[in-house]
Amino acid sequence: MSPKVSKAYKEEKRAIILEGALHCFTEKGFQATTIDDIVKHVGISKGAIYNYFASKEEMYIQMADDKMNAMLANSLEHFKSLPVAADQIRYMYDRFRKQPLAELRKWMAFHLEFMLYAARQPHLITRWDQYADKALVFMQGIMEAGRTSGEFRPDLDCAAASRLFWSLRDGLALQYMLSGEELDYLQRIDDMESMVFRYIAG
Amino acid sequence: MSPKVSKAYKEEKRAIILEGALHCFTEKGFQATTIDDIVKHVGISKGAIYNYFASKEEMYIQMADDKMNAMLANSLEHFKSLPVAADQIRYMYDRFRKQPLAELRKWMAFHLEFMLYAARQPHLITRWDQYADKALVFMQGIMEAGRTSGEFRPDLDCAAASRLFWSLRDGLALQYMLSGEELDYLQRIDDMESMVFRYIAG
Amino acid sequence: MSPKVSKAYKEEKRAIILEGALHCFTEKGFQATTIDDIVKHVGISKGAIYNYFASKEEMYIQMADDKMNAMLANSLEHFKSLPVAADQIRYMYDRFRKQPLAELRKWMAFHLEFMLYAARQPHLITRWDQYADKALVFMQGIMEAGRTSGEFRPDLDCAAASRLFWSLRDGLALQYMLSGEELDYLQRIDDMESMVFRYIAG
Amino acid sequence: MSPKVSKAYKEEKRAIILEGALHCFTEKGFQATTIDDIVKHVGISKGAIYNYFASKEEMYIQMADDKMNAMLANSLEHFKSLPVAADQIRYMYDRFRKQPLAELRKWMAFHLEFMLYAARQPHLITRWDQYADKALVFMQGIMEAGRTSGEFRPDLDCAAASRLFWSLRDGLALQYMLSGEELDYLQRIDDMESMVFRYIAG
DNA sequence: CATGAATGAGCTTTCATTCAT
DNA sequence: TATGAATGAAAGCTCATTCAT
Repeated sequence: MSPKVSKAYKEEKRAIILEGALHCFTEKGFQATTIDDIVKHVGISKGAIYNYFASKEEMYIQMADDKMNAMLANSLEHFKSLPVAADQIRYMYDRFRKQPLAELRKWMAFHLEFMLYAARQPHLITRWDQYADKALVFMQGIMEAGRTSGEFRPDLDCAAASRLFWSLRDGLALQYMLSGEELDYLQRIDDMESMVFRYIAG
Repeated sequence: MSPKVSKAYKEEKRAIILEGALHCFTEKGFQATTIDDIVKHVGISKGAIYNYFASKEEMYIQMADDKMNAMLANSLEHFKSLPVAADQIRYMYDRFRKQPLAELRKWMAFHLEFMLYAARQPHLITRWDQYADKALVFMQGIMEAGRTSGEFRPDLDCAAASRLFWSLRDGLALQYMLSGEELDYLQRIDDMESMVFRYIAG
Repeated sequence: MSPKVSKAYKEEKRAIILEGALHCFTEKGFQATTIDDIVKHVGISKGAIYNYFASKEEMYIQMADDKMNAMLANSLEHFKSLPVAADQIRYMYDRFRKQPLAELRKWMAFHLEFMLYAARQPHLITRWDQYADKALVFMQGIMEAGRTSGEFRPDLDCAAASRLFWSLRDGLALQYMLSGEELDYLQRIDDMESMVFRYIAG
Repeated sequence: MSPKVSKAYKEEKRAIILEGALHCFTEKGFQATTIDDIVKHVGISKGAIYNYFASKEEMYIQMADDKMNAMLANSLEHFKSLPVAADQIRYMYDRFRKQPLAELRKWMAFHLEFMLYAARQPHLITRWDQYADKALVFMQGIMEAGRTSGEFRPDLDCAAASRLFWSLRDGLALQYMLSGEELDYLQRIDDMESMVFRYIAG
């Protein structure tokens, strides 16, 4: 009766487009990427894209959304088997360590560019703040659990520590983007990890 | 054979244009800034700009050049009255501290955007590396002087320390851009300063 | 050999689509109305529409056709019980009077827009003339009947009078569209009616 | 020192573009006319048009503006040598009579289409009302002058008469567009003129 | 040197129509 | 027949750059 096509099909196609678009955005940047670039890379027609996304900017936004949500969902999934807060934080660092550096570089470029872009589009500033908040609240939750369970020191300012955690991560990634030295990067993750634990430990 | 206008006149005009362009670039971003924006802000004609710069990109590049050179020149100027290496480094931190935060934010945005832009333009990658190198060598020179004079520890890896210095600075500024907390920023500069001195001290 | 669905079903569906399309056309205009607008308003699929009409333009044309035929059919129906020509003409005026002004405005917009559209599409000019002719002949028929029966003056130029009748009607509706004064409108219908009767009366 | 180009040059070019655009608009209609059509017809580059008009719609609006203003200016110019109000009104009719019918048809098409278009664009409704008002006030002024001078009857409702004047004109032009009979048209102008004078005469 | 009108390739987005399911 | 995802040719508009004056 219909090519009404399964919801899964649409979801998959949306993902394919997003993947292709992400490739282009990280390769050339958001502003420099044209719809034709994406179309060519995904192997789809120009019009089809607009069946899935209202605009080029919307693709960009949803990409950031997806990225954030995937990170949270993935983490929460693993946390089921990690009841100890400290282990949860260690898991986060493992993720950083295991992330292929080429990937990191791409994501970092995406992250920075989106930040710069969103900061200048009044209608996106709120959205950006929401992302930051989500990540912040997420880590804050872990730390509060650790404080309650007695793993971390009782006077820990969880909000501040959470902010610190992400700031360090961003600073680290930025340094990597700037210097490009891969060995250093891994060493610095270790340093950062120990620094954070020294800060929050009981 | 003599030029129609003095070299000084040209130089001054060039500076005026660059200043206006910088304002626009930091305000709206490089790609989003149009020549018309600059023209309007500088109060000059569109054609005139092309007497001073071959292209919009060229303005961007020269701006980064000037910024870097100004920083170095300004520092070297002050260093004449600061024979002690440690004082020279302290002077660098004072500059960070004194820089108005709004300014910093603009410069950071400019810095990041240019980095992202340059990283994607093959013909700019080399140039970008030159900037990084200039800054690196500059700080490395200070540290070597300090090591020679006995201020710093004799086994100091000056190249690594220099790299660390700038990475920390960038990480810090990025954190500020992300969090926007002004008080934290100043506190962190202090932390960073003491961290560096602990690392290099004899 | 037999159709899968009854002819009545198709006819009904066709009418439903046309009704929805008409709503859209009068609301937004022909060119500004998209197939999606119609689809949304009718609650049918995009493909289905093309089972009933070959193109958007075809819908427009058939709509004008239907409108004209409905007007004639409706009139002829009533005329069965109105053997006197003058009564038939009075009936036409009553229809004008009873038509809700909002409706009139919509129809007038549709009428004008179709006229403008048809006048510029070579393949529609003939068709438009046919409409005009149908209406003309219709009224001419009434008048000739009245002349034959002695109701109207024997030297009446029925063709000219018919043309006058419709021109006045259009002029009146246009005036209403322009001025928007509702009270005036009803008064002017009366004036127009008496004017016409004075012209055709014996 | 400059191709700053005389104001007259710009004004002239603007007029040339407008003229070409008008040609296209009357030929194909506003919505069906593309910028490329205009560009081709005027012999100018696409971008150049946007130095003179902010958008296609803006051209349309200014065209209506110009048309209205030209009519008023031209009339006022001639009225200097026509102190008698009745003569001024007669002059208006002469203008109708002298206007080439092909021209009239084009203008009428433009007039109707603009009306339909403006009526559906919320931001243009006000503007349209202003045009109507300008014309209304203009004619009302003439009539008031005639009433004051005793040419017209002292109890004349000048506002109503002015409205009547323009409605009749529009109705007449519409009839012409519909019927296309040229001889009739001229005859009807005479009828209309006498009808109006009978209405306003003392 | 200064001016700013002109250029036109290139951009994002729209939408009537098709066709595999 | 019904569906709606896919198509792709336009469309309106932008803007870095050029060049006649």
